[in-house]
Amino acid sequence: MFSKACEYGIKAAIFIAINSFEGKRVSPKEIAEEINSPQAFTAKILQALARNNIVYSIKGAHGGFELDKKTIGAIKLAQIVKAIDGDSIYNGCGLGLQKCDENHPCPVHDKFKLVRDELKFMLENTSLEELALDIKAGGSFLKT
Amino acid sequence: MFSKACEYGIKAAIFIAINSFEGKRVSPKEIAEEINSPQAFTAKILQALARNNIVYSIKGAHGGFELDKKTIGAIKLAQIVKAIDGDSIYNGCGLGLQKCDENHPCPVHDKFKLVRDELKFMLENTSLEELALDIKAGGSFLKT
DNA sequence: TTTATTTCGGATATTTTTATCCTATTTATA
DNA sequence: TATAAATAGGATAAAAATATCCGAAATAAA
Repeated sequence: MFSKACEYGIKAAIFIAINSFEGKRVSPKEIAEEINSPQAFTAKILQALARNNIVYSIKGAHGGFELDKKTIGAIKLAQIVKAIDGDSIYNGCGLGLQKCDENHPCPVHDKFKLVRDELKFMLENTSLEELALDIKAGGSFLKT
Repeated sequence: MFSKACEYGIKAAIFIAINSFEGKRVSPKEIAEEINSPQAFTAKILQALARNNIVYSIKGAHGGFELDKKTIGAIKLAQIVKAIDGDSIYNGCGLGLQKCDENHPCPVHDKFKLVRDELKFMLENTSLEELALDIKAGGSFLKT
């Protein structure tokens, strides 16, 4: 469904959110340990999230990654997925046709649209805040 | 969402179904042309479908791929997806956690389940027959 | 200003997916 | 039985995704 890069990106963002609520910055090393991902690869993904202004990176000593506590609730999964996997999940044809729309649909166009709309709704209506709070409350986990 | 191999597999199966309704066998060459896919790669996927008894392959002169006209209605997309991409789409965690269930869920477990169940329902309730008939009626297309 | 710490980003390596090529095997038919 | 037409399948290649490495740049603090 999502690429590995995207999975890591979502989990990393959630972990950064958790820590930002407590005013703490985190390093790629900590993040990778906490979400069980390869460190250098995760660092690349964090760069992409930073370039897209989804997370903030502070270089130099005592640096790290953080989020603005006040905007964590406004960040939706859709932004992260789009920043890393692009918008093929929204626009791409389920069977890979280059041109696939109402006027020239692939065989599963309508049926696939239902699924994709559900996914889209989920991504656009799920915030980092709720996911981070759920983890803090012990309701969900980032690894194992 | 699906791998290229799976996209080709679905489209190939639909094309074989269309032709089987007319009692015609088709070759990997014809199939690849009709679904706009690489021929040799498509042939590999057809082998996989044949091994899974989803399509029938007849070797030798006048051979080709065909389907039993009477069972085309019973073949669901789910079988094809499972034969090619396995069942990760059903069982895999949305964020890649090795262990992800009700007792140890990832942060998007419940939300993701809704999407996946919708996809699963769609795959399990869509037959090759209806897709093939829709194409014959000009309601959908296999390429471009 | 120097040093230690930390992200940035280019280069490279590995793995997986996608794609191609060629020969073997099967089969209908002349 | 010989031949032509087809799929089967192993070997290989190319491309994309995943992963690693290392020096450059930035920054806080001594």
